[in-house]
Amino acid sequence: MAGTEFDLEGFLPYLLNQAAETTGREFAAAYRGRYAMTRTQWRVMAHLGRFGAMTAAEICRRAMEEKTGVSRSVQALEDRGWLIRGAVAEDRRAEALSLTPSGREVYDALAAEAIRFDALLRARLGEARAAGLAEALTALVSAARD
Amino acid sequence: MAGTEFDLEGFLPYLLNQAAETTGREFAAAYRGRYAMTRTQWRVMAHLGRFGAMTAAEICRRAMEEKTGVSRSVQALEDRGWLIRGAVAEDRRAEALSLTPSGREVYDALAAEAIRFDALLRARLGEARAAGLAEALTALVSAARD
DNA sequence: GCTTGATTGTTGCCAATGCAACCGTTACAA
DNA sequence: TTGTAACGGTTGCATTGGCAACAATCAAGC
Repeated sequence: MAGTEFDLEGFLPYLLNQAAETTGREFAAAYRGRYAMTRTQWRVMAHLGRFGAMTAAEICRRAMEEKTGVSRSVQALEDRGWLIRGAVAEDRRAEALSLTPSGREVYDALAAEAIRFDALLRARLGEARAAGLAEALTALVSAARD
Repeated sequence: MAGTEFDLEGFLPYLLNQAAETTGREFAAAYRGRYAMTRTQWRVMAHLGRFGAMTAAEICRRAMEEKTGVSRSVQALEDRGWLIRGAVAEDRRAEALSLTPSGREVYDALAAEAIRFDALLRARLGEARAAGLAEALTALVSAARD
């Protein structure tokens, strides 16, 4: 056996997964139950609602999603009338995606839900620890982007 | 619009998912590539390797996995000769799962890999921030268990 | 202009996941 | 003892997700 024993409970990827899954599941009840929406669909809506019109490739880069999932989510959201595709002047391959008015209503409701849930999580941790957590997570993500 | 605008980039579940997915993917290369193993299979092995013989239900509780996934992982690991099922004296429904010698070899290799990867992540963050992160994640998980 | 390589988005296919229903066993209470 | 609920584990089925291959478009060099 090597010098150090493996400590599963302190293994960062394991802890990250556990935390992401528990909080994710808890929040998913908000959109799965009410709107029967996929995690990827919610992410697409969140990006469009938060940052305005954007192409699918741009969502992929920002949200770190597979283009397959984004493509299918866009299709589904369009079928529901929550999203429209527009042309991009400079590039005929790309599509400018944006929310319809009813899509925006859904986004607003979910964003309000998200704000509440985030506040709950931060209350559970205490504001100082929550801020440190967010900062460390951001650092992890950007460090891995190399 | 409500008093506060929704801040996607600071939304804890979003950050948690991003961090978990990037680090998870990075580490998954270690077991997917070398041993063609599923995330759930790796978790089952990790628990058995770390904590010794255990029933499937116990793994579910500790790892927060669905019993379906654990059941299929156990089957797959048994087929590969990395795991054996034993009887539990007091309960004829349950099975005591444990690693075979060759299963332990695989576990040892992966655990060493995990130790290296964890050290890399902690180096990226700095030890103080890493410790704070682990502590906050643990708190989040146990708070959600209510 | 033409060719080559990268990029945008879609589709087919297979692996992985989750839910619900199920069987056998156990615990417990009337 | 017998009936009922809970628990451990498996299986079927539908959904989700990712990879690879593809058509269309763009960009850059010759």
